[in-house]
Amino acid sequence: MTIQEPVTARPAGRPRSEKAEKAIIEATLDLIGDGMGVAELSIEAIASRAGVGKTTIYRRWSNKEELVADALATLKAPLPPLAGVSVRDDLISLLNAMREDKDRSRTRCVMNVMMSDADRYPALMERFRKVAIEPRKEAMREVLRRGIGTGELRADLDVEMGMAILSGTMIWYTKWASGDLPEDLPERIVDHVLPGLAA
Amino acid sequence: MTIQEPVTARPAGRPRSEKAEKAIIEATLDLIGDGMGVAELSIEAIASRAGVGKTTIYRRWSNKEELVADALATLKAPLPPLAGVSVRDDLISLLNAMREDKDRSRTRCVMNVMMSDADRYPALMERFRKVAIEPRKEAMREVLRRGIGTGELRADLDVEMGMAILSGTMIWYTKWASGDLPEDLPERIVDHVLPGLAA
DNA sequence: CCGATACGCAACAGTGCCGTTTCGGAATCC
DNA sequence: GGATTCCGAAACGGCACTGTTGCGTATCGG
Repeated sequence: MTIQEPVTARPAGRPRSEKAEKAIIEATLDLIGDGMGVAELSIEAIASRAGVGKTTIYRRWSNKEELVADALATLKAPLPPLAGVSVRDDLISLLNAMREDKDRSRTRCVMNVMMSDADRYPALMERFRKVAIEPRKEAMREVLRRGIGTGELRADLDVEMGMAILSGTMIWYTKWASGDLPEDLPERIVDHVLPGLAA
Repeated sequence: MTIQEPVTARPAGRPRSEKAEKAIIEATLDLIGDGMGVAELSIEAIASRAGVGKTTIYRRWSNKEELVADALATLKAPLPPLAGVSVRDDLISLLNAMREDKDRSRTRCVMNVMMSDADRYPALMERFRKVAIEPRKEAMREVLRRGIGTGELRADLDVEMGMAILSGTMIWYTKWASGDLPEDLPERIVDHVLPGLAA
């Protein structure tokens, strides 16, 4: 009796097209990136944009929410490498990563979704938070903690508060500043905030 | 020849019901407050919720955008009275006003709309910005400017930056903190930020 | 009381999306 | 070659909303 290895076990018939799968996810992210809320996303629009039959979508995902969850999950967070020399430099690097993200319409509008649809799709957002948000928050926390350790920052610093101040300020500019963000904005933010957090 | 005063000149027939008008605007705000985006708002839903015929709506507003614009415009910004004693106290008052707004679902979700629909309804948002956002921003600017004058704050302080830091931090907590915001949050924010802005 | 207008209600055809099914063709395994 | 599964395209009935229209009623000025 030969036992078929379950990993290699291929179901007979034509295999699913990887290309179609990627096209569907790309189309989903494109539409979200164009300013669509999750509620307004239509499967038909996704299928049309992906050049794919609706059938092909329903064969893989049972509903819109699961598709969006998978799509968002593919947005990995490529954190910038941190020099680790000074707290100031590292914080500027982190904020600069946020600034550059603004130009990528996908990332920007994913933030919109996070803000406005978070209440309606809690499971979705929880998943996205784990994949994309938490790593960035943790990176900043780590920088702040290290700063406390080296004495660059106040020993009694509230790390969460420091993160809220820096990220919140950057997001404020991202959402409400007119036009592009100046290149030296992260530097200016850090230089206005850091004195309050320093030892 | 008696000239009818144009102010008193009443168009013949049954006058429009103020009650209906208020009910429509209330219903609109309620729906937005329940997490609806502008795009998903349906005239039918508004009419149904207001206990009003669709006709009555279309008789007053030619489309959804104008209705929403009028509805948002009714949200006046009741700024807190500022004691004017110290910069610290005034800033805490302003942030506390934002904190209390969070509980009012309307105000909270109006913020959602501001964030996510700003790109799609620029005229709408411009109008709302003037009515609700700018007065608050101006109030905070004024407090910071006065602080510079009294020497409480650095003479070279970037007022816009100071505003971005304080408001941005508060919004960060408003959007992403779990549960209610602690009562002393404004105080803690100001105490973490102010040392960096002080002389 | 009359004319005018607004009211709430119900119905209309038009549109878009839903999730499903059917179709001819293509890819892969046995 | 035959079985099987996936492909894209098209069409289905159903539902929700659109903006418009006509109905009978309510409320005003003259």
